[in-house]
Amino acid sequence: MSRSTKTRATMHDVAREANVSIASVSRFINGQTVREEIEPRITKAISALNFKPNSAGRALRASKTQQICLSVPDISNPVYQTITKGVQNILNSTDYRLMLAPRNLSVEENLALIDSLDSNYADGFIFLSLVDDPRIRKAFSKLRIPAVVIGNVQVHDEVDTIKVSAGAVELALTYLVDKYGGDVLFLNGPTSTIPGRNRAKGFLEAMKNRGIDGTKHMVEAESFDVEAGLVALSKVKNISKYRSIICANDLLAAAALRSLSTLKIEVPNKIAVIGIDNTDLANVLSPSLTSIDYKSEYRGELAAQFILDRLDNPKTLYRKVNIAPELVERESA
Amino acid sequence: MSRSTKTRATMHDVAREANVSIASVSRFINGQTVREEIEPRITKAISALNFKPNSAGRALRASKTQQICLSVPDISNPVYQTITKGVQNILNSTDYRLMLAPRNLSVEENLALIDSLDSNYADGFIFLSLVDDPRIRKAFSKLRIPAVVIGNVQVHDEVDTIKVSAGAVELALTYLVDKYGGDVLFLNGPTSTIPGRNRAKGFLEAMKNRGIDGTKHMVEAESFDVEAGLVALSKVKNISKYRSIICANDLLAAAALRSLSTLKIEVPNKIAVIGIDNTDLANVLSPSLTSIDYKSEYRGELAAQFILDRLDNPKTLYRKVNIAPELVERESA
DNA sequence: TAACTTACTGTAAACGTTTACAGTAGGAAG
DNA sequence: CTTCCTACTGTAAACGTTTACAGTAAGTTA
Repeated sequence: MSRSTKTRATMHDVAREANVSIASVSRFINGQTVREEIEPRITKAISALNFKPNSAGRALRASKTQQICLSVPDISNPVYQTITKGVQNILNSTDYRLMLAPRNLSVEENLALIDSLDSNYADGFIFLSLVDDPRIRKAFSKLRIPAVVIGNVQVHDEVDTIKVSAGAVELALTYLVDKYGGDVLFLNGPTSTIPGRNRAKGFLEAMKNRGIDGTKHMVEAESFDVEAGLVALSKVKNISKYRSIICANDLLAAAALRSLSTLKIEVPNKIAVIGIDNTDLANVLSPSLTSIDYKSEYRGELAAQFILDRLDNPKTLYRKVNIAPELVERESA
Repeated sequence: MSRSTKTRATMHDVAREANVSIASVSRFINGQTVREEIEPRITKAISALNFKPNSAGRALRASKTQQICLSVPDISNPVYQTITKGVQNILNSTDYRLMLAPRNLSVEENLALIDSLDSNYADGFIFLSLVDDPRIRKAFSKLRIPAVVIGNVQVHDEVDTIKVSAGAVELALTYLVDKYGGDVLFLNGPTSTIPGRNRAKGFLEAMKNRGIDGTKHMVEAESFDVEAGLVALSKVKNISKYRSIICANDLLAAAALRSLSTLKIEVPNKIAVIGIDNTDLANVLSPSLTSIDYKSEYRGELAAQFILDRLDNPKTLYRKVNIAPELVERESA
């Protein structure tokens, strides 16, 4: 009685109860074959004592924690939620657990996190950073566990990487110009971030190819969220001269839809809007949002799978995947 | 070179390098006072060897993992994202790590999770379940680590709980009836879930108090998401006879906004819409969503704080908190 | 001076697993 | 019969910490 207040049963207890050695118990639990006769004895003892192997003991001895650490900049952002979900999808069918790293926006936060991984609490690391820095690159290269990088942050070569190709803005622009003509505004996020930089570059180049100086048709929000998007748009004078708006992510697109709704400008009849990321948000907004899909959930799944593959076989060749943007048409454009 | 291929430095190495005992190193690291003279020697040795304490060793010996397990039904839902963020807010300033449990919708998934906690991989558990079941209750009561329950799932008394009071629907109804009159539709989620059940009850009672049979003005979506909301609303005949819609969460409210937008019914001029949860979504939608706030981020923070308090002092009295609903007015009503 | 206290120190024993190793029983092969 | 192999077994030594305990040096008190 009141076994639950006593200390937990250990493998020793199981071994004694089943009248076998502790080694046999361990082997049985880990799926190795044991004498047919003793199997039921062990099974019985395990359930009688309600034995569960102790993670710490196992981790210490085997140097395996069965944990994967996922780092995303900010869990408030739908695109990172979607990636997290993808990672979860894969890990859930394994016996790996998911560790969600702290918010990870600044270089310092990234460095602290990467540093902490040296404490051996995770077997693998899925890394996703908005910021780039030589110090991050250096710290990252000293990591002792396999890692997968999602996104275009620059690190050493011995990692699997899942990048997104650059063409999102170009794709959106082509679509909009074809459909509505050349009066396009680009609502970007901060160019201090990697995607902000890349998307600015993409827009300016694509505009240049059409003989237009894009700098005059680009506005930069202070962060990738609705609030900042509203502020940025409020600074655009005479917004109705534009026929369409490309937004650097779906949250900024939501801001655009709200601004336009407030101004009683119909979408897409007067101004069309395109987002980037194709998050759950796209189906939630009204009008529903046409968005450039970078397959976030799939990227999360891929990242988790890459880590699992490498843990399973460290000799796996490093994989460098590029996800091509794909336009998903909905009501807003 | 290739330090990374060598084995990690242990406390023994640090002790040898600093010419002190391993016990002193341990004590120094854990903040106990050591002879003033040896402090710098240890500090120096630690950084020279780049020593980081091994989590597994520490966990095994001290029976503390420094991990908190958070279980939410489904990370796709904004309200759980917000709660997760709240938990993160608090844990980030401690040395506890956040473990995100797998998706947790069915009774079986809940049981498996609770069971797994016996493997000693977490020091505390934050539990949030949509479903209720005697088996869950029983498994939960056998838990060996402190737990906090968010929500109205029924468990034994020796836990801190953070419930939401029942008045959300009543609050919304009063507001809407006052402002727009009594033609109110309630778009509920599945009544197989705890919030679905509670909100149905709340609506029917509140309507009854006004002398109306609410059953005729209630429609149930198959789950708490946009897709299901659209389906459910499409079954409502002659929707325009209503003057307002209460939705059981913000995602269903998003569905309502989309339906109405498709039907060219103006919000709030023709039909007003109120959501429940007041998630980030409320500020993303257009028109922005009037919603009943249950302070999700705060509930997450509170839960994390409760766990930390109890880990710090197991004798802390069990706290039972009720979060009162509060109406946050925006454009949609 | 001796006796006591204070403030630290090092030794060594855990914590609960996994696993190298040596051993054994039983069958097959000669 | 012996020898060899196969298939399993148990013993005991790790893994890297924390911590009870006993010990010691210095300071305080009488």
